[in-house]
Amino acid sequence: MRLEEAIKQSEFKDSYNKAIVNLLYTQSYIVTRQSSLFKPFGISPEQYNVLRILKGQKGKPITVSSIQERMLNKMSNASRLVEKLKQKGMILREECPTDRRQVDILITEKGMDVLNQLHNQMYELNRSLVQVNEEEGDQLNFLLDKLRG
Amino acid sequence: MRLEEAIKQSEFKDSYNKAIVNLLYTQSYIVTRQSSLFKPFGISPEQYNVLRILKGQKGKPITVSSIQERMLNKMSNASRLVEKLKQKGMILREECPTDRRQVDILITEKGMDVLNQLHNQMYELNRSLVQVNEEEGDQLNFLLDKLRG
DNA sequence: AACATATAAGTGTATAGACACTTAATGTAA
DNA sequence: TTACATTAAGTGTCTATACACTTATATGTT
Repeated sequence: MRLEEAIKQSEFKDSYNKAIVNLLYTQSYIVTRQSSLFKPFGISPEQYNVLRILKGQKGKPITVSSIQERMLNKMSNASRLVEKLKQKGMILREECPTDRRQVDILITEKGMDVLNQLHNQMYELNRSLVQVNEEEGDQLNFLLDKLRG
Repeated sequence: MRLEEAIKQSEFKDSYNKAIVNLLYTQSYIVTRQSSLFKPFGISPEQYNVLRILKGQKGKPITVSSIQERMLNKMSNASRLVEKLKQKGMILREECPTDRRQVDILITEKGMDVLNQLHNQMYELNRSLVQVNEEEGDQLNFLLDKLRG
């Protein structure tokens, strides 16, 4: 659906303003659809983001602030997200031996199991959510990177 | 900054998955920067969205559910956003004469004044946030619309 | 060592998103 | 008209964002 129909706005000042609105709308469109995939596992999109970061560590521990740096939303609260995941048994929190201010975070078997179960579903959903061909996908990535300067 | 550096992730499965991640990151990047503009006026990005929808009505009242339909995030709670704006004197809420279930919402002088004061700042910010030329802006809009199918 | 400064993690609080639910008014059909 | 379904708005509750703040530890300077 064209943006104009989706938000019932017929005109935009220019392509820059429209691009901003289009981006904000498209993000919400994507997150809404992804969320339904996470729900059966009792995790949120942000908690999924944390689990993915931990998986990317391939067993190496990572501190809370490093998780924060890697998050899609830099303003989210990694401390609290980590606490939620710990309560679900999906991560481990250990005192860092070299710096007692830091906390080492590791993904558990249970956390990995959730990611593995989600893997194929997420891949298929993302493919179905992005209705452009590979070349256009590359072009979109180029434009988004350029947009942010 | 390239996405890879922004979230310290070196590889993506394919351009589709990267495009999704890029979109989610870019949305957060934009909203974070826009929010600081709204802050002096005591409104949030979502409340700004509601005010813009009301301004677009050009004096014609609009119901809460019609506001909801026009919002960028379809899951946001227009009832509560309207209540917040009413408390600030930026909107009026009137019982609809033809259907007492509905509520007619109108923007006030004060609400219009906030939008007018924000107008130039928002335009400049959006221009500075979107570091692509006009042709690329059009291309981005085309790709986002196509992405959603 | 003593002090100030910086950093890591966590907390408090207001706002918003997600989603199920309630309440009141309207529409529809037996 | 009564009964049932639908719609509009609003509420309750959990989660997350935004942002200021606290606490504990580490570091750097004199």
